[in-house]
Amino acid sequence: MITLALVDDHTMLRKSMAALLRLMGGFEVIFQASNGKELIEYLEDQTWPDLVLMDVSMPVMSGPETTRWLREHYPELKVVALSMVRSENTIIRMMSSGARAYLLKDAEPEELVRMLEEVHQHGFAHNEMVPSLPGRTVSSQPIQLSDQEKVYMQWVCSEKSHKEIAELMQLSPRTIDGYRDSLLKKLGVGSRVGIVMYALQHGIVAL
Amino acid sequence: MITLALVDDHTMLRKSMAALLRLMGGFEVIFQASNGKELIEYLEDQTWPDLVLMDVSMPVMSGPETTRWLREHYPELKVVALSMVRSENTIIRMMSSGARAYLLKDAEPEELVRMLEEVHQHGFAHNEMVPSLPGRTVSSQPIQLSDQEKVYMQWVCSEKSHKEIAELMQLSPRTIDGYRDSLLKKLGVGSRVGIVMYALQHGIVAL
DNA sequence: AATAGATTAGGTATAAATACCTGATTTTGT
DNA sequence: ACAAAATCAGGTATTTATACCTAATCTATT
Repeated sequence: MITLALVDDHTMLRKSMAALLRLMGGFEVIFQASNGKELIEYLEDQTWPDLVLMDVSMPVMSGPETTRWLREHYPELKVVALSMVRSENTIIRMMSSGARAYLLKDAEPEELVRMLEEVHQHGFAHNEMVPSLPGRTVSSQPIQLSDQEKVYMQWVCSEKSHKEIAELMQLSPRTIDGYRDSLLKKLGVGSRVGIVMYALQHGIVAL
Repeated sequence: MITLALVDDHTMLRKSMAALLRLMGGFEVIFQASNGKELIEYLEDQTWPDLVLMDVSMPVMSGPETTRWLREHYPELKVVALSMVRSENTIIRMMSSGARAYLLKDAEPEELVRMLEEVHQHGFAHNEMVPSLPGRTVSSQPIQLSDQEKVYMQWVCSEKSHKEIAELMQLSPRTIDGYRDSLLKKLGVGSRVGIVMYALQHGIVAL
């Protein structure tokens, strides 16, 4: 019997998958969390699961963020990424953060079971998504965003102009410009739309 | 025993919810589809389910689109919307397309069961999401987008400028400006970011 | 053949976003 | 207490985006 923790912000998916894994047999979901922070708090004084099935985009603490934290503090704990998107960027981010495998929410339950068993036995799993990333050197250090930059990202996904954002954040429009300049550089994108897409794809801002 | 059809593009969620509903008892999932078109094709020569649990954003044929088609052709068939987003716009679009209830993927399984039973019995269900829409007259006719506008929407979610988009679409930059102007008006948004958010929230462009 | 509607595209003016500077103040680590 | 780093904000120039015109061309319908 393999024990699992499920981490995903959609209650319905989480509880459903727990039901599915129960029916398929061989797995026991011993904990569910709706974001990374809840998982970390749980791990402090409870028995660990064999595997963590982790969503990518979640509020409060995202998948990559949480996976990196786990690699730092509990390196033996095995994380399997569960994601909606095929985006190469997302795959790289999860895998370079320490995930052992990357599974799509599009996948069949049989694929899920196969992958969980494989990771449990060997510590990693072969799958089609991951090796499609060639020699590209992965920028393994995560992008660090300041609190203000995160607040700005929330507004940048709205129709508000920088002047309006400045009023809302009680700062000079120039400062807001500065946040944009800094994010364009940090995220490696070329326009406000690029920031918006980054924020959404990485779960920093909810759709 | 209430029979159900599940329509959602994420296999994992679909099959998991089928497992969940089986465990909770009282429901039988007799058909699953990954988009509206599959459901419609199925209905042509099969027995109907009591209820359809329908995702909003799906490829090929979306939730609102499918729900409208069902209201036209099989008005007795009851649709319950299942969505990731709280966006007022999305709620309005599903409900005015003929959905009997609107449920979040964040909800608890108990809430799901309650709502399914209620819709099955009374044809509608009370929930907190929907009545939060006051007197606002709902523009019940869906927003019609031309093919070119849809192509443009794909590019507008990238970092490309209108000059670049014009080259890609083999048209004058002025024409691209025209698409933007038209979409800003049609969608009722005020900037390019507004168009991006609309496209993503409505599944016109994939994240 | 005439009308309506959609598509494409030009003109012009203003507002917003981007790029790359600079420096003052505040926080943080040691 | 000191140095390093982050935060906030001003200057300036260029590029994009937005708003609101007009009009030629094509298509479908009556």
